[in-house]
Amino acid sequence: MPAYRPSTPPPPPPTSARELISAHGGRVTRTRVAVIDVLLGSQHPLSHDEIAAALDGEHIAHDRVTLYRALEWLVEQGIAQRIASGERAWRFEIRRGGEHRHAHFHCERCGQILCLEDVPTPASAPLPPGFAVERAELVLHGACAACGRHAQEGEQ
Amino acid sequence: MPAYRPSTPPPPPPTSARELISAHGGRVTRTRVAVIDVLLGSQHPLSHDEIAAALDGEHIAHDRVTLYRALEWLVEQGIAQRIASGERAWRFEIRRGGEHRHAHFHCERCGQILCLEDVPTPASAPLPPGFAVERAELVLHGACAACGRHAQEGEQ
DNA sequence: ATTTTTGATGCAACATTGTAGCATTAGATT
DNA sequence: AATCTAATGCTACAATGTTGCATCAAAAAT
Repeated sequence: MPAYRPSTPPPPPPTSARELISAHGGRVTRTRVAVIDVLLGSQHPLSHDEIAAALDGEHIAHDRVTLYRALEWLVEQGIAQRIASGERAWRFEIRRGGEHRHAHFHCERCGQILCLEDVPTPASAPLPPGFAVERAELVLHGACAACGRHAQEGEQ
Repeated sequence: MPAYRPSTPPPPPPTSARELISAHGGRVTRTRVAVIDVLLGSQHPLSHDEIAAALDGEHIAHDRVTLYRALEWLVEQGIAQRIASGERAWRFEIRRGGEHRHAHFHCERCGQILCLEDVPTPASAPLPPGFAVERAELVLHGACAACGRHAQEGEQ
């Protein structure tokens, strides 16, 4: 029985996460949307663990394996990229602005990873014949400003 | 009772592995010597697993944990260095020729890692104030000559 | 609006890679 | 030869992923 409806409420505008997912032919699921939102909201690459913690913080239920698979899918689709930071776990970040690839800084004191937006990864290099480069990873290791300061103070 | 000894046999000339180890104040042990020899004999960085296989091949008994610790010690001493290749496991290579740092190529088809002796890692980069770089890692990912060839053949 | 299809999930079990603790061994020194 | 202690070689454990498979639900078809 169709009751009076005072003008259909406009559907919620599709979030960019939803768009991203269906544009790649994937199903829009809770975990995928949440993971993309978390990555979009971060200024530096996040590990599986950190992403899981972020989802917990927002009370978004999720399975460990499903999260791994969501990340795997994002990387396959080119939506996100994996970074082999200094630690054992992969880190993930959304690929912003097409082909812009930047370097990363890994602080060996606190473990933090930072995007160096101003430092491009070399696009080409002299290679043996027949070799084809698809992407490059450049990671600088050292001490970040905060950790460098602590060290100095400790030495005094 | 000092029996007649027909001239003391000359001690075996110290191998460079033995020299390297004692020069760093470490004890010369079977596993350390063997690991250094394996690394010296390889043209590309090796994983823990590959090193273990090499030792097995030469029937040199070794413990998994001891091997990890030997590698850890070599890195601490600056004799070897760790490389975060594309895969999950670390790879190790002897540091040849002081501070010469080169890039590496990771073939995403066959997993092989190759030293790019002609491609230096950038020694410096514009960083936020207070940041100090200690080392840089540059890894190019793509397809090596052999794998690229296979792909072409498969496409025909 | 239902039904159907199948991509994605969620769970348990397993695999890989690396660490920690500790009694024992053996390399170097006295 | 006796001593000292760095390293070893175990076992157990931790961290990080992966596989298999029954079930669910997002999207498509009816």
